[in-house]
Amino acid sequence: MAVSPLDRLVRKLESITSTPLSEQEAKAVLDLPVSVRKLEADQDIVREGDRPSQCCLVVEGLLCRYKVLADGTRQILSFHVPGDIPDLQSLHIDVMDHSLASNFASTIALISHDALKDLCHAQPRIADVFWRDTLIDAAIFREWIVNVGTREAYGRIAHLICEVFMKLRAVGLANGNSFNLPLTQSEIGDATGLSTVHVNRTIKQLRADGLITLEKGHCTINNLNGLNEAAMFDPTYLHLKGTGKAA
Amino acid sequence: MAVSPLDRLVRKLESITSTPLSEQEAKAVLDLPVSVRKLEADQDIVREGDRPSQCCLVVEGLLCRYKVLADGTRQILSFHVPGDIPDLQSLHIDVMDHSLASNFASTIALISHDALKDLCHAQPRIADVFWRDTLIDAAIFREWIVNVGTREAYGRIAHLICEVFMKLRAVGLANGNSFNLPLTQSEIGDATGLSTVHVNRTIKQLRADGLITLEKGHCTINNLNGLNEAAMFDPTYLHLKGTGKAA
DNA sequence: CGATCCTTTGAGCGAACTCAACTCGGGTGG
DNA sequence: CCACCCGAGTTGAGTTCGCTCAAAGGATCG
Repeated sequence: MAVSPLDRLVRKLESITSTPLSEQEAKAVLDLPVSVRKLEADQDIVREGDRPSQCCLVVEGLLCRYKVLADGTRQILSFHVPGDIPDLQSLHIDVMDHSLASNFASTIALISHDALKDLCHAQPRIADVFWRDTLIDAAIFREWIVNVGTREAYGRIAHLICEVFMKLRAVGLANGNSFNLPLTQSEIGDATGLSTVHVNRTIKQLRADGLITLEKGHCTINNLNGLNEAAMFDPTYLHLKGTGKAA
Repeated sequence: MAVSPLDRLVRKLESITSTPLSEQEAKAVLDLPVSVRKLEADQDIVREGDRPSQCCLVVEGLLCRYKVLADGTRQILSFHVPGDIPDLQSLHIDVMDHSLASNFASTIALISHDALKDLCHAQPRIADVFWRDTLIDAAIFREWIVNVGTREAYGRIAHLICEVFMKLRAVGLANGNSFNLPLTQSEIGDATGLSTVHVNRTIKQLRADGLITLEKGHCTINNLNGLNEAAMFDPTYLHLKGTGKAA
């Protein structure tokens, strides 16, 4: 029962608006011309400095955006689950200031800027939803600043797990409190600004405290309240339809 | 020689696009109905949880966005100089997930969402520039993640100074290598995720190394190359017209 | 001219880092 | 089929960057 690439996108767009797409709008999205590509783990899709002429829709797997500093440190900036268009910003910002890569074997669908611009023109409400999507992106970045700026290791990792879980659940890719999290501890470190060793010790603690099970790319949240509390997690910033205060 | 509030906005918009605004576009911006307000230092403009019906244009002074965690820690998310519209995102995201406040005596101009939406409708290119502005915002957030996630205190503070300097210079508010930076060390700490004490010691070091002079709300960069290097500063992410690789 | 806020400095502490070694599982090739 | 390798996870030991607590100087202001 394979899901079509653009179904994922429709589902994602509907997860971030209060009113569902009209039939016409959904059709316009589903009619986008796409070119599907399979990726192995750790493949770059676009790199810092590139000027892409297409955007990348995640169909399956997990992508991340990252920057590498002069001294070689890597900072992961965001993770992207099916339905996301991580480089939608390239529609209006020509030069990439960061890179986009797969963390895991993934499927993506490439959509040309021209097609997306035509869609925005023809369906202004879709344009607004796209804009809104990039704004939610920004909200997530803000929360990541808070995460690395103020939380200590334990809460930082807990928060990352809460966020990915919520994002996956919003597009129907969580199975109860279980979901795929195909990240190495080193990648978690790059995302949270912690060393691999310290990530390891901290996860050990999270396990010992009965909050999560995390192994072989799969995560189960054993105590959601406890994890939320440890993370000081408030999902408002994700601006999901069903979550919190959004009308 | 007072500058009109909306002149600031026109100037800002032109600083982030390759092609200047047409006469008609500029006029449409200048015709926006605004309500000007003076603020003292440390006044909230909108708070987390609010649903604003207007946006805030910085005319003079300095604003910041911030979040306060359950445990009372404050994380500053961005600083905003004249010409910025820090809460432009509220056009498409109804609930504020953070607060906006003045760091210093400031002047703002409030513009209703309705007026901005009408403008976007009537002048699609302005809408695109607004979108672009929020995307640059997001790019700055990304760089802040890198800042607090990977740089140590010395580079972190250096980077903050480089960024504010570039932003002010882009709108003509730097005087050579000098500019107003009306921030307390505690605010710098909240922005960089450092304690006030450590900010103090680090600034002392930056001074001792001959990189900056920083006192009484005024900053002079004495060695721009040195500061850039200490900060590992690459201005690409600001996506300014005149800077770096943007065409 | 006390009150208050900001800055500065000292001293001790602790969270997270680095370096290093060992384990475990999955591949690959001799 | 086993030997080897490599990447990921785990654990130990010592170090360090930045924190907290504490207190003392300015500066500004009613």
